[in-house]
Amino acid sequence: MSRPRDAAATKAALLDAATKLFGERGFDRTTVRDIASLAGVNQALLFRYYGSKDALFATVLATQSRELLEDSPAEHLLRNVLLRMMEEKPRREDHPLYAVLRSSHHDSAAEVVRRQLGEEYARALASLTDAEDAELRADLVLAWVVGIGVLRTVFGKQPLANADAATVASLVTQAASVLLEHTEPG
Amino acid sequence: MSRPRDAAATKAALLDAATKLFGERGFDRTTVRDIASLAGVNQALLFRYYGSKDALFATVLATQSRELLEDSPAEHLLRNVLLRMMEEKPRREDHPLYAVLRSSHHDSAAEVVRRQLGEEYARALASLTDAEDAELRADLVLAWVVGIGVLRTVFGKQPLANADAATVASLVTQAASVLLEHTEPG
DNA sequence: CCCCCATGTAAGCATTCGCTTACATCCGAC
DNA sequence: GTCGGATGTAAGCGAATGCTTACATGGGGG
Repeated sequence: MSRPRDAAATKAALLDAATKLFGERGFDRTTVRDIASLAGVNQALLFRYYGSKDALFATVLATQSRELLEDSPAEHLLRNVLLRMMEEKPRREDHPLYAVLRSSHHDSAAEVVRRQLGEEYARALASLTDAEDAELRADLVLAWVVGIGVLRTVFGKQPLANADAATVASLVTQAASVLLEHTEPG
Repeated sequence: MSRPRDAAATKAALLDAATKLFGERGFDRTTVRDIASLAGVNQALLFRYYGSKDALFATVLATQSRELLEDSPAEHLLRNVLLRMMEEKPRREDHPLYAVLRSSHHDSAAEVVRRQLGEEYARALASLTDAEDAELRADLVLAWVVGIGVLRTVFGKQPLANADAATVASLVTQAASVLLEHTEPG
């Protein structure tokens, strides 16, 4: 009993399985045996191709965060990220940010939030206002998105989990525009 | 070498240590040995007095959430909880909500968020507006508080961690009043 | 054809974890 | 005083975890 010999496919299967499981359960509650099993792969191959569970997790986060912000110009960033976070069914676990939000203790996760979201995203938002405390205001808006994601996906809060994506995006952008003293187009 | 024989003090020391460690590291990354060691107590006593690690965690959450909302009338709830979440130094880990936010997978944590915050808190907020989707709007405000807490404490985001509490509370209540179509007194 | 290395497998090692058990010791009731 | 339960201690058990090692095997290059 042996897999077809295709290293690339094996690596990809491991990454996909890890993405799904880290997103569902977080880092601590996902075992390398679970990942290998879901991927249909011997667990020794996980270490051959990724070195360690930590390194695999870092790869998952890097892949996800690269995908998250790549195609949103500053003015539509809030709305786009919100829509993206709302659009999936509540329990679709392989969504960007889920692994991060469910693995908050892990150094890699905290680093992604601080670096990727905390700098790039916040900078884009801060550029939308010229208020004195623009940075703080941008972080407050960022906090909102994170909080919505946490309540919806991690804690399964019902009104947010069932809400219409466009309605939420509209309400949030409306209130955020007060903070940013800025009216988003669209 | 033996502790003075005081069961109540031992129970309390275990609860204090557990509160601190669960808040700092979350449920998964806190071991019963760590708790007992910090409390200066033999770990077998943890099981004698609380039954299991899960039960101890549930006790911690129940104690914290009881304290959290006990003295805030509806109109000042948002501002009060915000101030309380902002008022501590960033790394003060035995603050209410921290254990919950750092242990999002645990059933007890999710239940506390849904029941305690998601019902009592959201209901109080929803009472402040008569908009059609009052419940959703209340949850959005709740999400904001949670997001601020997550970014500040779990991820250590700098602008939020250093911000002046009154400034944050003022900005948030200002934007939230747009959502709730309501002006908070004070 | 056959060699050899990339790929895959099976087994297990060392550690840590939650929890239990068996025993020592203190202190109040009588 | 002594007896018995409440309190504290030491040791370790069984399971799970991340990771390693030693071995099988298939398939492409010479």
